[in-house]
Amino acid sequence: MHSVCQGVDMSQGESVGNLDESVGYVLKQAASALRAAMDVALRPLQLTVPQYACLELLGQRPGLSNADLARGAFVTRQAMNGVLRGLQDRGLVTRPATAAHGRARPTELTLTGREHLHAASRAVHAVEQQMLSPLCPNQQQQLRENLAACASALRPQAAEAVGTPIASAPTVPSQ
Amino acid sequence: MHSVCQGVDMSQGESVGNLDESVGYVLKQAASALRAAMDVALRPLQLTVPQYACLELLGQRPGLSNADLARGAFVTRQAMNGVLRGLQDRGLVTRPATAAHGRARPTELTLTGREHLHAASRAVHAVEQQMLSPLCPNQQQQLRENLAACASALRPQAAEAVGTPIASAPTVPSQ
DNA sequence: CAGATGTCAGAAATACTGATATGG
DNA sequence: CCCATATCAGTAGTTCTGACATCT
Repeated sequence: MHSVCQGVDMSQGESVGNLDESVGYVLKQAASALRAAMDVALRPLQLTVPQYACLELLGQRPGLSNADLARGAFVTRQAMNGVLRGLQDRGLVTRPATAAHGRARPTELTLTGREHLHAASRAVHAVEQQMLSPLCPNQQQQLRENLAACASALRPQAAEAVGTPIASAPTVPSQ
Repeated sequence: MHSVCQGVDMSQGESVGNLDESVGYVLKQAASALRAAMDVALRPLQLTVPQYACLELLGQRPGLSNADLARGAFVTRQAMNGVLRGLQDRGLVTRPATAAHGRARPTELTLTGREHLHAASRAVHAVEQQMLSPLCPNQQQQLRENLAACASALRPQAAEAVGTPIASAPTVPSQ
């Protein structure tokens, strides 16, 4: 009953637009709902979302380094290191004990890892389809393109727009 | 479908794979970029994102309870409790020492809190505008509507569609 | 030298998991 | 009885921050 949705007509005077009119808020809402849905979808497979992201990245781009995977999965290098250790202990990925030429140790999927990835990918894809179910294919593509444009607009260099001091904000837990 | 699909050109690591074709991935990208941008925009104001979300919610709907604020800000009740304590210590919000009728203690903004909110709101709005800058007003509305539809589609009840076991997934850190 | 990487370590905030008690 | 709320407590996983060494 205490739903966050109510008449919103307090004599508060503030012309404050509803939070639901803020693209940023609905963006957070959707991302949060997706994360929760992925959590429950991956739970039966004994995989966390970062673990799944790691497998998916490796499935599409074998040989990625720890730092690459961390950026791609939106976690820190330290967290990805823990993820990789866990996956390695379960025999889902392999890493050379010593770096070949640099310091990076390219990770790759094992056969078992590929199987897990396949199952997880199906589960996650089902969730994504459920999320997109109210949208027609055309709208889905628009959504994808618009989101990509928004992400790019926030990305790199420009950040001083309003006088906000910058400190290199790489989209993700940097370090 | 949607399998691992190794047909990706991997001549170099920088090339985009199928992940960028996933709406879920670009959604996470955008949300992550927005979060990072909000972090740097709010830092000069000595506010974290959950703190700002709390102020914004209270500005639009005074008297919300701790649980309401937690749901609205996408954090747990415990985390929101800490947020509220911090804001209360800084004199930005007030809470009755004892509950009036139930157990809920409705929180409200102080004058100082309202000032902080306005400044923060401007900063965050600037970030949001930067994010939406590549989109025309029409596209912005489409994006907002599509995101809202996606969030609703993931919400509560329907989840057994594909055989994925569920366990009540309330969009957000529940408890 | 600058830049990216892997690693280590401590501090802080948060989430997760139970448990308890109260109010509607 | 059932449900939501508020609170407490312990555990775990993550982030943040700084630092260091190695390799390109």
